[in-house]
Amino acid sequence: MRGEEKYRMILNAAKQVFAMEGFYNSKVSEIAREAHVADGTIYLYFKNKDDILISLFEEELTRIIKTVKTDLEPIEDPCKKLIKFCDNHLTIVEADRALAEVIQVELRQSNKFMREYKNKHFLAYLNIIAEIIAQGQQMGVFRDDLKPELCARVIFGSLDELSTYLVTAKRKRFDVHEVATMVGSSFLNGLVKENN
Amino acid sequence: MRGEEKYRMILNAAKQVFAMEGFYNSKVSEIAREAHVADGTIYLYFKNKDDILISLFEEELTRIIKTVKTDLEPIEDPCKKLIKFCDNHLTIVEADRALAEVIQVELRQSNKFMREYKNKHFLAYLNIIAEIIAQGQQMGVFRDDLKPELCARVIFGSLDELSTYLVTAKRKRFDVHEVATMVGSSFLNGLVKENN
DNA sequence: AAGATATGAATGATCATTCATTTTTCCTTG
DNA sequence: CAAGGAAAAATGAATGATCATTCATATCTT
Repeated sequence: MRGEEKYRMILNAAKQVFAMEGFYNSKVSEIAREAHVADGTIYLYFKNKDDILISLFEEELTRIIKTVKTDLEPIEDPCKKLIKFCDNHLTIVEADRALAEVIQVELRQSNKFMREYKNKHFLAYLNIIAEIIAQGQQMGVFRDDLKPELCARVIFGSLDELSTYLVTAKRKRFDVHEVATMVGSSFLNGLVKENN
Repeated sequence: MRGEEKYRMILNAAKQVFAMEGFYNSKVSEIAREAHVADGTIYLYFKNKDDILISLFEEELTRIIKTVKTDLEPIEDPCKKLIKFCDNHLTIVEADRALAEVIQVELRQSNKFMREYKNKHFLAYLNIIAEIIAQGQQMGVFRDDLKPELCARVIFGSLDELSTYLVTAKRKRFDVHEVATMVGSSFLNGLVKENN
């Protein structure tokens, strides 16, 4: 097995374990077991336990941001763009619940060490929303009195909370696209100029 | 000093320490120091470290929910009610940042032990929003096609994320009432029937 | 066979929790 | 009202459990 491959296996195992137990309740030895690797091996690929979490963030968020940007690129209409963004977010969550769990919990953790890493990517993600809003304003489609920066927070917060719910809800199986459209258009009716 | 008083002092110290360090990085001895109390004393008032966090939740959330309900009670108009709710939420956060920090981080923690406790109160809080929506629908003011349950999540998520932002933002000092009105009315324009 | 990888038992650091001892409270009674 | 003493409350040093991390040894690879 190549080194790169083993690196991924460990990160993947870590994702599952972190999602299940939370970072502080996860044992390195459990990640090792899950990855079919000896405890010591992990330290050939990562500096320490913190580094595993940081690397997980780096990898996953870089990937997500790249994908989302590519997906949104060709869409002109800011309304459609926003709905697509919502759809994307919820789809990602739906597809990889462990990732969603890790991001949600750890995004809030306030350690100095995480702050630095989470912020860089998190702000990049928020910025995608803010740019959609700003673009819509320039095109005269969105109200001018709303701060794109604040809107981005509001929208991200909604999606994030909704994710927790959709992921947790045992009973009903929601149709992600349906919910995304609903939420997106619900925002839009608050955002679009009334005189349009 | 009476027992009840010491209990509060410890909880208060814990709130500060948890907010600063996060639950898992907080040391019981540090809470003790902050509370001007010996390590062992804490165990006369709490079963263990987990119990401190749980008690903190119980106390604070019970208080908040009671206050919010009382505040909202006399307001008839669902629109005004919703704006008032937003205002309340952000005001609480503004007034007690340590509490906000603790709730935000720990609300996401996925330990079995917290799940149980957080859910009871958290759902009660969400329910306040859902009831405002449902009431508005009954009164024919809000669109009927939106699930109050989902709306509650969306609105809570927004406020929660906004809180993080307002609390963290070093630079600008936001006027809470202004932001609350903005966010609330921004929701409303997406909620209120267009033909009104 | 030499270098690269991997192993997992042993180490040591970090706290949560306990409990033998001390201090405070407050009631009794001379 | 003061002394005494028993119960309640508080103390903090000692204990022990829990892992993250290391490293001497083993196993692969070429």
